[in-house]
Amino acid sequence: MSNDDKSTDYQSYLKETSFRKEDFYRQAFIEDCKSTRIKKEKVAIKNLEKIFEATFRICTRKGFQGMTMRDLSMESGLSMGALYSYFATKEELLNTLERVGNYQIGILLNESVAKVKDPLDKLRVYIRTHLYISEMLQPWFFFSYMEAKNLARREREKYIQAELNTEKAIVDALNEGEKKGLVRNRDHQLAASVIKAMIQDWYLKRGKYAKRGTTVEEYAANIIEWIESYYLQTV
Amino acid sequence: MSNDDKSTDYQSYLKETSFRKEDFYRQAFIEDCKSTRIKKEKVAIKNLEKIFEATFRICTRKGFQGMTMRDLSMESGLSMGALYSYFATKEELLNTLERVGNYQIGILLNESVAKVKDPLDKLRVYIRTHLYISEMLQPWFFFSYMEAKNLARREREKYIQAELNTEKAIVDALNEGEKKGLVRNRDHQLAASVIKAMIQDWYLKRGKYAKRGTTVEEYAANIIEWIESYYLQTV
DNA sequence: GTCTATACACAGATAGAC
DNA sequence: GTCTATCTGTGTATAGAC
Repeated sequence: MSNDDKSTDYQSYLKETSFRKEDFYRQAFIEDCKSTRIKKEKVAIKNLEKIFEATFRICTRKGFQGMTMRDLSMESGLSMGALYSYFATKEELLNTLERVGNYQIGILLNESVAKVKDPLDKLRVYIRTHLYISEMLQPWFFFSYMEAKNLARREREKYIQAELNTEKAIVDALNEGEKKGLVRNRDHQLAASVIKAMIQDWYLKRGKYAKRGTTVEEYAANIIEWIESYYLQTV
Repeated sequence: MSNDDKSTDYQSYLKETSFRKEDFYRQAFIEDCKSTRIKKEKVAIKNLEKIFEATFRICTRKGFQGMTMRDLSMESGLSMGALYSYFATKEELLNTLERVGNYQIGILLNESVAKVKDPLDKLRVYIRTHLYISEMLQPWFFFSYMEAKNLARREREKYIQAELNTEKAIVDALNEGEKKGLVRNRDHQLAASVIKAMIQDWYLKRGKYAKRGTTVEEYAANIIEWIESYYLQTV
């Protein structure tokens, strides 16, 4: 068992990451608003923030299909007309949210493990980073998971692909670890599914963990303990 | 590590359990249709089956809010009028589905562990049974999880309570096991959350596991292996 | 760029014949 | 008990003033 448990805490991660929430809205502006009448990036970012935050608040309670554009207008403080100058249809709002989120998160995950060499450390860093990112963007993660089935075919496939990429990253680290004799021979594919489920539970049941006072660092350490018990135990 | 791994497989469980799918529809009839014009139980059960199965099929794709009563009419083969003679409102259909499911599953879970004494065996049986029940009623489990947020306050609280009961059953078994010196001292509450997440992943990602050819017995054995690694390892 | 007012389709729900 | 036809409210989306 390694002693790297003094590794980055959540606050440090927030300071170190290049990501700013603004990037999220800027990306949405670039992808979606170029063809609309909205031209000023600054204005767009301010309003996209209002729209996205309102969408998350409403959909947490009643889901995307249950949210009406009137709801969104009220909650965001923008008129119906203004909303439709940012998104051609309600469905496009959904697609943009999923697409931009997946894009941003893909960047963040890749940059996190790039420099780590040891496969076991790589796995630890990957899990911790994944949890930190999901903590930072919890509303998006929850929304994305719950609404994935409502996406159009093409976007839904991208979502599933992103899920599988996460699993693959874990499987690869485990395979490499086994080859180097660092971990036991197990069904890595199945293990990766289980590990992914543990990670997802953090953002799917955020309220429960908050109520109990569990911190994201504790949760990360706990998952890693599970994995070490499962993989480092002598036979 | 115990040697009870020759325990009940899924097919045996199906044969042994007292539960029949008909019970589900009968319960719904008793609770919901007494005040309607529908009087013949046999007719009611036949149609409630059509309605429930159609609801699951549609909602897996687009969620309850995205399902229209016309969709449901088409898919179930009943007319709009007929549907409304079984349920006063669309919302009542949702509430009935959740309520009846929770009720039936509560019965099944309780009867499964009643006779087991050893706390570790109790935990193993509980997990295996939970997975078998969720396999038997997968569409319901998926639906229930995804639509819980759309429930009215009262029903939603019951759902959350049922979730917590599952966790409590696991925590109790672990506490008892620790008292008897059978398992390590760990954060049992947090462990129970993680174990629950593993169980839920089975019915939330049913398609993925089917594609990979993972059986429910394999999945159960795997979860139990994780738990034994985490709890039985010598310090 | 943002608003108000409005078009128009479609949703949930019911009446009443059979 | 089940159907078809229909009512009425609400949802998405747009037009056009400012």
